Amino acid sequence: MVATSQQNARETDGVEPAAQTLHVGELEICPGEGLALAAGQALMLSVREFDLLVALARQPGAIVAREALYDAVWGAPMRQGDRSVDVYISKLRSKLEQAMPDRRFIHTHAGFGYRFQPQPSRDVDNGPLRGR
Amino acid sequence: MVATSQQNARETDGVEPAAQTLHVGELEICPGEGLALAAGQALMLSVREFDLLVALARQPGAIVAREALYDAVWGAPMRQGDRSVDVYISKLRSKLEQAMPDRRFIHTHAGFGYRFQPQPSRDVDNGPLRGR
DNA sequence: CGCGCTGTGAAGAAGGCGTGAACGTGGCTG
DNA sequence: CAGCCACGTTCACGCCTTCTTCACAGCGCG
Repeated sequence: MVATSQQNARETDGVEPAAQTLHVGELEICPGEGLALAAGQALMLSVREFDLLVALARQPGAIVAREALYDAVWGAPMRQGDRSVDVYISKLRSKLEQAMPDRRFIHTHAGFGYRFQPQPSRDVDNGPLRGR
Repeated sequence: MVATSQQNARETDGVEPAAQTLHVGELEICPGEGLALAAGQALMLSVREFDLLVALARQPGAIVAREALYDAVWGAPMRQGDRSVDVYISKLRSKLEQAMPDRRFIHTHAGFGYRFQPQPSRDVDNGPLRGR
């Protein structure tokens, strides 16, 4: 599992070093190795899951559109109606939560995309629309 | 669907594209991303709420008529009697206040429209502007 | 006091999203 | 070579968010 990602060219990546170790919260990700550590514990991720995690973790706090994620992970433009990203977001969430039950990393912005951020201190997530 | 961008063909300079990050008070808005930060914290806004916020924040201090807001967000002329703008103003206020309790951003100018400005807690400066 | 304007909760409809499951494929093992 | 298994993709169902509209309440002014 998790052999590698498809584009490992860490040399000519322009602005940012692509294959550098990423630290987001208590997550540690080595894009070049396909290794992700959650609080020191290795996550068992498939290639798609890992690439998706990397694509998200590269821009912590930013909202990334499905199309952008698909393009980053699948390397092709997303066909309309394709739910692959959603499915893998779900799988990723599941494994992240399993490893770190009290943290939330992936936040949904309906109509926009997903945002990767470790545990917003005050979670404003849809407050006033919940209990009615 | 997710496009959400309104027609802002207002590039005064080649250097300043429309989708640049907006800063108004402690608010930070990225029109292209659907991301709005209140004091560094990400707001959970729907597409309509976000577009409305952008439409307002583009002209800080100016009174923007309902018709103009509707046109900017909905992309169509507002039908008479439509209260959609009011409803979403209310929702926006609610979320902004939840994130920044001590600030007021959206000010009502009865008979004219809404004004977006960080802190003038007193609207005394506009008292007798009623007749038409 | 009546009227126009605004704030806001609620209800119903529509659409987006979460997720289990089925299906197909390729690699590994015996 | 046959069987097993992990992975990726697609489908389908149901919940939840979002959008729209309605209704009622509060407020300032003539």
